[in-house]
Amino acid sequence: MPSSERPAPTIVDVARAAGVSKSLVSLAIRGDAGVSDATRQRILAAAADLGYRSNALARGLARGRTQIISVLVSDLRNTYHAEVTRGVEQAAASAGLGTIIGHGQADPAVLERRLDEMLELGVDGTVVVSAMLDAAVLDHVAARHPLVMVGRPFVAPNHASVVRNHDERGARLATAHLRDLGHERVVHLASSRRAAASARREAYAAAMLESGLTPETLWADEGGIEALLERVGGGAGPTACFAGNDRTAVQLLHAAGARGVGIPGDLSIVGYDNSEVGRLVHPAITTVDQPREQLGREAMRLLLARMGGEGQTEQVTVEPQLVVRRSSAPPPG
Amino acid sequence: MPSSERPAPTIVDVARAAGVSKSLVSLAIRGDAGVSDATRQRILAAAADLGYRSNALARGLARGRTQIISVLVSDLRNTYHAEVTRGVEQAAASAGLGTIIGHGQADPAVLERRLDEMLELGVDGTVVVSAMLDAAVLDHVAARHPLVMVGRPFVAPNHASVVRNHDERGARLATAHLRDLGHERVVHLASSRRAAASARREAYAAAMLESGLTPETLWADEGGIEALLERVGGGAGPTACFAGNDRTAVQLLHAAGARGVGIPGDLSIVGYDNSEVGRLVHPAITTVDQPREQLGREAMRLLLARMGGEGQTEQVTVEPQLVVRRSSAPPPG
DNA sequence: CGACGCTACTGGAGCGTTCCAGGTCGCCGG
DNA sequence: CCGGCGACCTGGAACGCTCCAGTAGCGTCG
Repeated sequence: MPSSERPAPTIVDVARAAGVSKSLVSLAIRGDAGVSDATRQRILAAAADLGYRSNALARGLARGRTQIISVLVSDLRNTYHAEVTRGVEQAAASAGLGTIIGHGQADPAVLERRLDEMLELGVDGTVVVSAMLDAAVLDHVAARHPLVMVGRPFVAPNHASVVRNHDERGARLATAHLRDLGHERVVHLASSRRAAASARREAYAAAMLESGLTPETLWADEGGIEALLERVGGGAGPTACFAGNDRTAVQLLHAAGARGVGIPGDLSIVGYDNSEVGRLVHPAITTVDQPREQLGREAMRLLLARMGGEGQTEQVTVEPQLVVRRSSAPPPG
Repeated sequence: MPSSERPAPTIVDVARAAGVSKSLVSLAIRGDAGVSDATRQRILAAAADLGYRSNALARGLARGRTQIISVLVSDLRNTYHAEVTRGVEQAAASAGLGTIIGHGQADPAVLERRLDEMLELGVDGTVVVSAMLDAAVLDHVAARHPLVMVGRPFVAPNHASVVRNHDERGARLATAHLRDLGHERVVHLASSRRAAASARREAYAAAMLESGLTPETLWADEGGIEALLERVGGGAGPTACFAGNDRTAVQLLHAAGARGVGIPGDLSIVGYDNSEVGRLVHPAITTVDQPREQLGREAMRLLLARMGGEGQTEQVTVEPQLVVRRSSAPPPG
């Protein structure tokens, strides 16, 4: 039934029905002041009567802007993205802007195609919640289109603003927490070579050295988990582990359970991300929270600045926060 | 820098640069056959040279369709939605359609606004992955716009196709699994009054009766979890629980741990949804999987049928599957 | 009482495409 | 030598809206 119907009514139809010009319909619908109340009522009634719905394509074409921004997300299965998006959307809504989301499905090529589609659709600005997009592409687009990136780019873009979590500070929070509990042999379990993960890794190492302790990094994807658990319990073995993210922390937790290593009795674990799994697991994982919705709101703030034509790009970091749960405790003995 | 620049090039600019008419540029760019190779090369070169990007607003306006479909999602934090969306997107891409996502942020009013925005943008069809939208609104829209709903509506729409999980079958799988293990006192832990949850509840009750067993439903939001655990272990106490979803199952699991009730030693648990938390928790939860991406692909198939102008709407169900993990075992003794 | 300003409204150009009805040109067949 | 036919190309109308330069009507004021 959706096809072969009479076409959707336009302002011209409404104008005819209300006995006014199409210009006045346009003004009335947009709430312009210079329309008398009586006429406005008549027009709105006619519009409602015909089931008129305004055409954003025509509006966008005529006005040169759409009042819509896009959020580009690399992988929706990751709830981090969902929550950042939420922050963006709320801030956008407060500014009277609609939001559409493009999904990269964890594939850079798809994400880039989505970006193109958004640009062709004439969105007024874009928030990219992904480090997956090629830096050159991103910067090239940002040169002519308001764009803000959420996350830590490998190379800082010239034309895009960036908002990111302060990974160094977060890693230091985690490390300091373990040291304050009395741990001296704290190992870092890394699982990614991305920029954010590297920053955490390096900040951990720096914090350890500053405390007079020896940093040591193991890689989860190179058998680091087994190697780590192997050494737990020996006199010189590690008593705590700072994992690069909650996912890895949970893996470690389960491997420890299988091996009979007690958490936090034999080994304390701190993760990163404050993800849901870390909260639901037993014992719940101590972790570092990145305020995701705030990240999104900040991104929107920077985007509005870019959209307003302010020349300068900005780099903003938001503060992480330690969330102490049950997986960390003083070292044994 | 994004503002106050010279306007983006249009086909007219490309036409001038290539020394042809705008019509020919349009044909060349769309890959029409009736353009000589030499000219096509010249046009494409000019377009690339000027950094021409086609304007989807103008194209959509002129053609009357956009080649874009929208997916409306009630809450992105729920990964179920993300995975259904993925299925839709992949099927859409195979059909040469782009996909944009609208996010309801768990608020029906927001979702409805998003739906309006999508319609104004002139998307060619819409998949609604949510039972949150008012049935009347949905049906009214579907009367003039190709629309498919994923999920179980309270009242079946007249103009929209529906694809949903076969909840009855899933609940029967779960119940039969427990009965086959030897459980006779199986309680259902319900946590939602929605249509899908009710279907599971009723199918569980029917299956129990058919096996000559007595169904019993407790409500998680009315202290059902505590009431249930209270009775475990007594001679006539329940030995197994079928929870309406994994989330509730995990809650039960943790409450059991706190009370010293062994899972699955004292109580077997089966959930529903095959969500990530159920997999990561210890012991991992036996659950019923709904094939999410397939749900999305089916939805897109039905949507394409609607977009093609086929008169009839369809109702499709996809088959759930039991995923046996560690939280279910034979009853004690 | 005529100029003026203000409110309420109108008509048409323009936004960047697509689509359609042609137009030109070279070549082929009769 | 001419009509006709492809192949290739063009100009203008149309899509539904916004914006701008007016216009009509009316009260006000010097």
